[in-house]
Amino acid sequence: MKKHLPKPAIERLCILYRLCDDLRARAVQRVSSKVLGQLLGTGSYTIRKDINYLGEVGDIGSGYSPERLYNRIRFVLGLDKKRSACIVGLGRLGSAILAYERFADSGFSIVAGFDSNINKLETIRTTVELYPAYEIADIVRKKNIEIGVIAVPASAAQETADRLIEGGVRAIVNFSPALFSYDSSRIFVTHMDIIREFTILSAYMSLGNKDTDTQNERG
Amino acid sequence: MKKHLPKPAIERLCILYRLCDDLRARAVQRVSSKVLGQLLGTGSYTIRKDINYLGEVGDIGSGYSPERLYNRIRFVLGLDKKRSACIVGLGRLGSAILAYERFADSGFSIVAGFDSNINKLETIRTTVELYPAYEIADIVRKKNIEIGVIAVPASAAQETADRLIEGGVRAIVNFSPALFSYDSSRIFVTHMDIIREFTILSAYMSLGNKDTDTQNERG
DNA sequence: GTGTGTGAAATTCTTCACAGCG
DNA sequence: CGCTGTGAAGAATTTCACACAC
Repeated sequence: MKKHLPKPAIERLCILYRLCDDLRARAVQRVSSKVLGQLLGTGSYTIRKDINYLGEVGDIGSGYSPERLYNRIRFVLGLDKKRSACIVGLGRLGSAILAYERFADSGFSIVAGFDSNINKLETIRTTVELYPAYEIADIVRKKNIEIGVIAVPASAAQETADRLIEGGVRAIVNFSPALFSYDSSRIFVTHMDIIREFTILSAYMSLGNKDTDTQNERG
Repeated sequence: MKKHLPKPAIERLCILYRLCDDLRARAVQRVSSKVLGQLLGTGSYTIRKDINYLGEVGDIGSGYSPERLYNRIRFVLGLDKKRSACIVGLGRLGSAILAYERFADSGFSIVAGFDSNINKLETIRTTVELYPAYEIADIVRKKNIEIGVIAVPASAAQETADRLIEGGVRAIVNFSPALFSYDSSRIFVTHMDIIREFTILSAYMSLGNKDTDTQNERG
């Protein structure tokens, strides 16, 4: 906590977090930075440095306890906090996200879905409460939703983001290809656009640039 | 071309590429690095540096032509090359990707879908050719597929990756939460896991770390 | 004056290397 | 000895600042 935690380290720690969850579920008692490095596709030093930002967690000479590491990451990164999310746009993708089973034990819960097409709200089978899009700001505020997922067409992305932010979300995951403006000192935004990723991969392929990733083995 | 193109620059250029496509479609004649910077959420100097890696493209004193910039990025990053892709796992998410309209004019085409459940292959309505999962390596090779999308459950991710790589893909987009091992000097891998993104955003929120993103305005 | 191109400075992140514990 | 914790070196990126073109 003391030293500044670099953004790349935060991201790697979030991946490590998931991995430790697996390892402890499989009752693994000890794991070394070397092995973790192979699993994530980085050097052991990166792992040690990252973990070191959390304060001491390992037992010198005999590696880390996945359980302890998991708890430590959870605590330092504040992942114990449950957060509510909503999905805007209930087309194929939005519905797929709504139905994604893995949310169940993720520490996140989807508490609302929105679509501007009122007919859709009645068609979709889900336990999540659905609302028309004009209620976004209201419901987000009322339910204290912190994360908004945008799964609307590009043309509606800016408007959707504005409503979500108006309601008070602190983070947005944008599945649309659109960029939108927002106050970056208040809101966190991540873009998940498969065509963007294809494009980047394609560029890497053309340029022969290796080492796209920070990962490896297992799950 | 000459100087090494940094990975972050490549990624920003891919985003810029899309943006320029929009701008030229809207018949915008000129745009300055300052405006582009606001649109992408970076400083104008970053934009200029990135573009500068492409060789001279701007007209000093009067900005860039979106059309020309688009073409230049396309050329230097090799984005004119059409590439084929396939999806493995035709559950909700896989089918949603299969049906994603935006692939049409993206320069990428989905030429095959795979699932281990043979019944699914008959149920899904699509113009894309579908095959049982055991044919992955074969079809990938036969159709010269360069990009594989993994949309299978975590437990099947490693096996799926192995088959794709065996068939000769050069890049993988992994939607499963699983990490898998591969030779990172030969294959490019990107992970798109919504829960991972939620986790990272949650950590940022807890740590109060600002500036997650490299984006802004429009689409 | 506006706006690009670009070397050089500043910063951030990664990798090394090694002391010291079990 | 294997393995962590960590300062210090090194590399990669970002930011600055200014010359020069329109």
